[in-house]
Amino acid sequence: MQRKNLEANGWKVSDTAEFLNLSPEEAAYVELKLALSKALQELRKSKKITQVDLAKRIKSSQSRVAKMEAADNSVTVDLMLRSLFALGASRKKVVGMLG
Amino acid sequence: MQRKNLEANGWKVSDTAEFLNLSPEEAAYVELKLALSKALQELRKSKKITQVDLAKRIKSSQSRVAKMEAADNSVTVDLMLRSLFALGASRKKVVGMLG
DNA sequence: TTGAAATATGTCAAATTTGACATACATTTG
DNA sequence: CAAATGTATGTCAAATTTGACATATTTCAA
Repeated sequence: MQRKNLEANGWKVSDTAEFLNLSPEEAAYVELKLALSKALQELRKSKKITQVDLAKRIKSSQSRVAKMEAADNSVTVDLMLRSLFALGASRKKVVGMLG
Repeated sequence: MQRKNLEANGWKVSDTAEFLNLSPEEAAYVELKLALSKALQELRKSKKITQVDLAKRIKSSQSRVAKMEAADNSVTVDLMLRSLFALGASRKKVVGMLG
């Protein structure tokens, strides 16, 4: 069940940490990953590029790109960062998107 | 051979990208990793903690911590981020160290 | 609508990363 | 100087992540 659904059903889910009741450090990591996934999707869309196109650029697959943008736990921050850089984002921009 | 040695021998190595002649996106990724490794070592030392101690905190091993701080290519950004958070760094602090 | 393009989700063998260990090297302390 | 403590480096089986694929679902223009 997704957060959206929960909220639609009347739940109030403030943040991911509380939702999954993670330790503070696990929470910080997960939230950073979430920020990266959003940044990735935003940047890709802003460039009018499809998941298939991005996949080709990074020599991966559409499904993996989808998982990155969904912050799936089978995906590493490394791959997300590489993707952002492959989309032409500078270090400053990436840091800014996380800031 | 390390950069230090090269420089001691008279080479001028300006940055990692040039040194390893990486593509811009590979370079950005490697340099981010380098920044993380430095941040990790600095934070650990500032807390007067040994590699062994940090290893225990993150349920890893001294050798892996050493490799993180050396930005070894057998280590992921994920592990480095988890380590920074385990040392009590906030997201803001981590981002700041990268900025 | 309807069909095509884009995205999501599940699975899996192959590739990479992991903690653990041994051991070499470095630094500090007595 | 030792010896003790801390760090570096190499190796490996086990664990995780990977790209690829199939297929389901969503989005959107005709």
